[in-house]
Amino acid sequence: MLLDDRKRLILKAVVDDYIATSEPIGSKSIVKNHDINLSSATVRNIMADLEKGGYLIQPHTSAGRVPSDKGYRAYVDSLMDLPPLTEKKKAEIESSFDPNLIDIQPLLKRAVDILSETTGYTALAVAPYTPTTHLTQLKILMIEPGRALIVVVLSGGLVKNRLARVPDVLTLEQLMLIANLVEQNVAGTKLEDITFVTIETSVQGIELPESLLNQVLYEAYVSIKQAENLETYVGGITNLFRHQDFRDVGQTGAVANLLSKDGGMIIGYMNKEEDNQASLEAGEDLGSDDEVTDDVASEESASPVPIARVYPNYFMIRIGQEIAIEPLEDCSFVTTTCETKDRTLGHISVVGPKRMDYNNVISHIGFVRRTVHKHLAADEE
Amino acid sequence: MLLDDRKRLILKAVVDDYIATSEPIGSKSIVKNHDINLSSATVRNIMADLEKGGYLIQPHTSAGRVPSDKGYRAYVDSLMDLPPLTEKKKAEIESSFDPNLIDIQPLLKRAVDILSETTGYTALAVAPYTPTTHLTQLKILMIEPGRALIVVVLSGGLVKNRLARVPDVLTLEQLMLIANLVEQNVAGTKLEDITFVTIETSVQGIELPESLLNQVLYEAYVSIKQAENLETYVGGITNLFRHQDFRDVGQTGAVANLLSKDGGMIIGYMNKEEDNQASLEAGEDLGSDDEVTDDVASEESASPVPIARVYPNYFMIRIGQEIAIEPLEDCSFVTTTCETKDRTLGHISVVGPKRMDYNNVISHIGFVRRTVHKHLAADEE
DNA sequence: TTTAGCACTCGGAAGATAAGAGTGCTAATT
DNA sequence: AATTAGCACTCTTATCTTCCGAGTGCTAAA
Repeated sequence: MLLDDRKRLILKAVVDDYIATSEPIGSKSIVKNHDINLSSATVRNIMADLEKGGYLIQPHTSAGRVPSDKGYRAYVDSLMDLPPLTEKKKAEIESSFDPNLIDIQPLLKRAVDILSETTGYTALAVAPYTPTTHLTQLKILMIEPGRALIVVVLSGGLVKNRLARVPDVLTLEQLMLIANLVEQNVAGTKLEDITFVTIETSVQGIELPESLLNQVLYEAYVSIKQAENLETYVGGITNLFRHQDFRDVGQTGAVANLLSKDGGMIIGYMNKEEDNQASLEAGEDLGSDDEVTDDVASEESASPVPIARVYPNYFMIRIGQEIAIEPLEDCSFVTTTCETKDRTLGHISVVGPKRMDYNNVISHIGFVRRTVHKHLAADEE
Repeated sequence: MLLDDRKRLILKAVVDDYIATSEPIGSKSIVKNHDINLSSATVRNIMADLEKGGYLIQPHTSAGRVPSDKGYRAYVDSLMDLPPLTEKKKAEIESSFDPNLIDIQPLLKRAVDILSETTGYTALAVAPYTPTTHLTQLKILMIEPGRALIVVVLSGGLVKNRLARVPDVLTLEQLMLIANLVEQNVAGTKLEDITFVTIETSVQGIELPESLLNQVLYEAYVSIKQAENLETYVGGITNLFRHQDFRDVGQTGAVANLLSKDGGMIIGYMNKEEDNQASLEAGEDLGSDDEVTDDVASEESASPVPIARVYPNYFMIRIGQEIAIEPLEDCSFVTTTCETKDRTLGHISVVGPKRMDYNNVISHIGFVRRTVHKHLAADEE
């Protein structure tokens, strides 16, 4: 079923109003609030059609209508307004990033805090572990006798460090020597291919008692292995509880736990899937222009209701069932990807109820992405 | 008003039952559930007395009673059972700490996760910034040309690091030279006394263009200043919403925000105040025996209801109004301090409704404290 | 094709009623 | 003098009814 202009108009009105009020929308309230040149009876007919088409759902016979997942899909794909962020808002976001910040991890952390605060939803970010990630550096610093900081630098500039116990008798020079040898041997090796044996063989011939040496090597090994664990950042998790859609505290608590614990994995997984499906729901890639919102908003002036909107492929929206994780079927994800030319650095998502303010979320997340990119690339200008 | 044995018994029963059921407790239900050799009428009289004494509150005329802050205070100070954790539980907690973990920061992070999970409340931790904190080391590692990791080591072994932009043309050797000079000059200086000028004067006479040098020095300065920001860890914030006492989602959201944002500060503040007041509510220090629970539990066998319990001074309980922060007046804090002989390393708190299961919380937090200490001190054994 | 009109549906708010748990007081009991 | 049984009274909460109104689908007229 293709939607003609009138149906699109009505569908847009329903979704807009439902997002605003969270009450089922009836035909009368639509003609009242949208100065549409039709009678409520006509609107009623159109709405009945939209329901047959699967875009709307009637919670019970004598109630108004509510968008279905398909309805939301159509809305985000082609119906909604997408006004750019005001300059004031942009400045606000920009100014809440410390200009000295260039590390992807704190940047993502900041991003989720800002997004959750400005959108009022929950934000997640994760620096994805890619199978090609390899080690580039392994350094040791002595903090105090017996304690050393082991620094693992991964391809892509990801830095992880860990405080470890080392034998008291070893000097910084000895530790650095060991680290150097190990680094020379394993640098360039994919993380998952590094074993304790790999590390052990790096230091053959060194003049140290085996037990001491092994202690250090083991700590190095643990540090490297631990670098595989990608950190997930969550912001505004309690915002989940603010929305009427999540009245059931128990259910919402389950969602909160799921997101806190596995949020990173979920986003990572969704994005991997996305690669396979090649932007299934978004159609063709638009090219990599950096400004979603301004871009797409311009299309809108052509027609009262835009015909089709194509998001750049670093952008993804998943609605309800599309997420394919049962406890999240009342949620939507808006996800974007931070990347350099050849490497994915992180995914940022905003999670909210299906009736979230997509509008606002998309503009914000798009701009936050831009800002993060600016920080990452500042020295390349 | 001094409480005789019978009053104490009844008060204990009321608090126990109220904690268990969260319903106001009536005289009948007490005689039913506690095989007390009294009639409900007698109990009623006693309860009326307790109410006059300010230990109990009647929500409305024809309802049972609920403990007041004073009632809870008496309960935690002398009435409640304090059975030690089962060995199984202990083992469980111990095993959920990575044995290789020796860094206070990840340890605190782990601690709040475990505590929030096992108690079902919210946990907070903070590594307190003490005015005597000084810098002991400043190191630089080159991550890639133009990017360096600046490591700041503070007294007490706290390690902070930060990725910074540095001029591409500088070599690792040059950077390390700068760091060494700065370190030599500012090591031992209290953090708050370090200024940019202090740093600048450290490197006089070095053979480098001023603009390059200043860039590096500035980044070092920022890194040092940033080390002052003590990180706060929060676990199980959504548990707040699970308790009937926090029905009002708006109110609870406000509490959640407050804790997430300022939780560390609040705990830090409470503990500072505590020092001044010298354990006001807990009386004299018991000495620093490490096991609260077993310790205090043993007293109990003497009398059906213990007379007075004294917590060691690394232990603090704040109930309702005692917290003196308005939005938190329906909460209680149970806080403990991790410390070495001469230094406070962190505070850990569990926050819940006033009718939290103090029992369980105290045993858990006490044991978690012990476990953290064990990890911190493992090499001193 | 659109719209006015109408009978019908159903959820939710408002009010009424009943049940139950609790209280305080008094008088009897120990 | 302390304890307890008994009783009248209070007040919340759950349940049931009633009723309003927004919304619907259908039919017939414009």
